[in-house]
Amino acid sequence: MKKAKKKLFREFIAEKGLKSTRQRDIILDAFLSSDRHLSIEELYLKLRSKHPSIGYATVYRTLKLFAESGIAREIHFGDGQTRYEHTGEGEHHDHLVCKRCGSIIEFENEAIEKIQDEIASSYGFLIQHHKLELYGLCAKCRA
Amino acid sequence: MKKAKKKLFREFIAEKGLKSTRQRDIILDAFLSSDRHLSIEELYLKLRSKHPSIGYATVYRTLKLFAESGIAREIHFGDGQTRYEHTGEGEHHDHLVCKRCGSIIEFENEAIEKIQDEIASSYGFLIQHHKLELYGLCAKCRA
DNA sequence: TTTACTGCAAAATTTTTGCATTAAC
DNA sequence: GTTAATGCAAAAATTTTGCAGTAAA
Repeated sequence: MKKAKKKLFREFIAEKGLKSTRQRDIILDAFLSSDRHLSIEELYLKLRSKHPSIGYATVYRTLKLFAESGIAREIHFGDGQTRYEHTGEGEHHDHLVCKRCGSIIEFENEAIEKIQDEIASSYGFLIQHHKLELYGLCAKCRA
Repeated sequence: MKKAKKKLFREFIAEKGLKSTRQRDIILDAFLSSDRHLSIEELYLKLRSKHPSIGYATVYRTLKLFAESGIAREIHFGDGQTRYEHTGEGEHHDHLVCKRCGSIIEFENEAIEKIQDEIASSYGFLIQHHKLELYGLCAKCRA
């Protein structure tokens, strides 16, 4: 899992003629061993204790690179922070976002994906990716 | 349609003990007679020619108020700008967003909404609203 | 009159960039 | 040696707030 991602990223780097650096390795490790849906700042803070010399800009640029390489994906939950999540291997998942406690539940549903494809083709639209988020209250917060 | 929204907003204002002002009327008119999916800045610029004295902060605060009142909804397409769209009367619509030309197609699909409800209830989750966006290339841009 | 609203400018956030230095190839 | 990456600090871009003056109730 992690290895596959690392390999993908290494290939991406090589293909683009970019360089493999200590920082990128560290950031990738931290990213892969994190919760999903990390904001740049969260990742930066997480790193800072062990690697105080890594700058915010490097984290920022590296996450962009992860997204370009396909091992991460930008998400926006509307709280004014860009987050990055791990991409699954091909599959896509969607989110239930609790407006009270902020917890995030992931789910996948083939039926929805299928309907999406139908909708898109009825408009002649080619889907590259999608985003489905359900906002409300989680079971705990309803109590 | 527009009248209904205006009425709703007037009621909201009254109920909350807020005040009805010239600026709010102007901004509401401009908002209602605009394309959907307007960013704060776009609305501000649109207003500026006719009403140069209206400040950005007023537009900003008024749009927040529209969202609170239920006649508008915040949306984030991930381009770093908060946008506001008209809320339909009860119904919700989703978006096809073209990554090349930026055009936005709206659609509604009951089947998807139904599945969403099923998913939510399987997690004990209470949906307040949702967001579904399909990103890719529109028919024109595929050519 | 009292209370909320406006407009301005300033502050806070978040994202992005320039550039000299450092490290990878 | 070249070229790209880093880290810093500064710039942009957006969102948010404080406050004195203004307007609605």
